[in-house]
Amino acid sequence: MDTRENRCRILDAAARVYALLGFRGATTRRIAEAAGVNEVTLFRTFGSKEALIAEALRARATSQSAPLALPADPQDPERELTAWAAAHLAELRASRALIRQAMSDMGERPEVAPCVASGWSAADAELRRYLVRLVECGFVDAPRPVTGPTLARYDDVFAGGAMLMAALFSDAMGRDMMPEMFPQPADRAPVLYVSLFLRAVRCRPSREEAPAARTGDGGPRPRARRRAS
Amino acid sequence: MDTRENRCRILDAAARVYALLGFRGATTRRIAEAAGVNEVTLFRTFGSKEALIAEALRARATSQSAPLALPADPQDPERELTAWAAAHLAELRASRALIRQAMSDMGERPEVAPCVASGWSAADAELRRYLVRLVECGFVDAPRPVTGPTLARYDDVFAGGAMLMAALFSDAMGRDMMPEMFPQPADRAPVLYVSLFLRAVRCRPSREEAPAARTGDGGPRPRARRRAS
DNA sequence: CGGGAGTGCAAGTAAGCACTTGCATGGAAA
DNA sequence: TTTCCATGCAAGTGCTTACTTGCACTCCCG
Repeated sequence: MDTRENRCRILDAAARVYALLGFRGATTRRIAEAAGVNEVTLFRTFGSKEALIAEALRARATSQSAPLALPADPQDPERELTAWAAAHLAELRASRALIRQAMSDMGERPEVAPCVASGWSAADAELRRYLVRLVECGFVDAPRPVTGPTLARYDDVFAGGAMLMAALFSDAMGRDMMPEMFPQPADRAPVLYVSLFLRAVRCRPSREEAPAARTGDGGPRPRARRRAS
Repeated sequence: MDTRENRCRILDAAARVYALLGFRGATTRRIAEAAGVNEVTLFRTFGSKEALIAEALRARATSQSAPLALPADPQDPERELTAWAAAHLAELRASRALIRQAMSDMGERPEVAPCVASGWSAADAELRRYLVRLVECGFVDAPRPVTGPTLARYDDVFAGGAMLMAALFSDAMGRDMMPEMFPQPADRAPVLYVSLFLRAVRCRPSREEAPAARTGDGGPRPRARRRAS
């Protein structure tokens, strides 16, 4: 029996029991049972229940797999984003109980939240990078501001992205609580949210209309071509 | 000291302590202290801690104030929805801790969720009614389906409404957990979410432009006239 | 082979927790 | 005035909980 493997098993069990029953409900007896070890081993290995759960959640954040990557070169935003959104939603659903516990623990244990939300944060960053690419490939109009910070250019499309993330989060967290508020079938939700998002940011549907943006910084010239064709 | 008033005070205290510390953390000692009564009074009045908290949450659902009403006759959807969204968001924020506890308790105590989400549900219904009015007043296009249920006409605008609700929910629940995911200032959030929503559903901005829709599909408006004469 | 590390088992400790019981007090109603 | 009801106080009960301690066993390494 490898000690490191045992240690990992305890950490995993702690995170699981915490997700199910919260901090107080995650008794050391329950954790030990879930890990298949003797209760005293928890204390020998981690010192205290508090330390064990804290480390379990940190370990989880560290081992969290990176979010599905979005293409470096956008070709079909709707298809790409739908697949991505579906993957992100699945991840949120898989982590739902844990996220919920962390949220309820915000008052007493605020340090838990970052551990639990790291995947969420990474997905948000990935989406933002993709949205920048959408703008720069001409799928989405985002005129450069005459004054102000350069990134203000993306404020609008970022806000739309935030709304898409919000919809996915809300669907994952709220659907079983309030089923009537999510009438669309669960497996159709990403399609719908992405569709609405693309409309909100006025995204062009395909690359055929996007190449015109390469000729320059965008503006009147690409539009003129679109009228011609 | 009025007995009924005492009873209400205990119920209120129970809901508050539950919101702060969850079911297990809401010890009868803490509830009694928060209510300013003796611990034994809780048992004399409610029989058990479980019954007390259940009743406290039911009482809260019953006493929940109705959501801000949206106008029966839409005039300026952006303004109207923004005010409404701001009110709803404020309500969600005020109830945040309680909602979070209820969510984390979904596994062990699923009956808690409906008590906590009743305000949310009412707001959702109110928004849907308003969206129907937007469609029927010509602010939003929603062609009647040739076949299928009549309500399928509103699926798209309802989906957008769901996304708006999701954004508000997510903002209320997630902003303090993940501040970098909500870069827009908190007080600007409703404006932004509503703006995006209106774009997603292609809502006309004002009543002046609504009559132009008549020349479009020539659907509901001409019929309305015939009925009038 | 001996020693050390890791672990299980069992018993135990001190505190916490939901809840009970007995007595006393105050206020309201008959 | 008496009685009843609601409530407080204090002590208590039995169980749970995080954690400790002592002993024993197994495995691995030098």
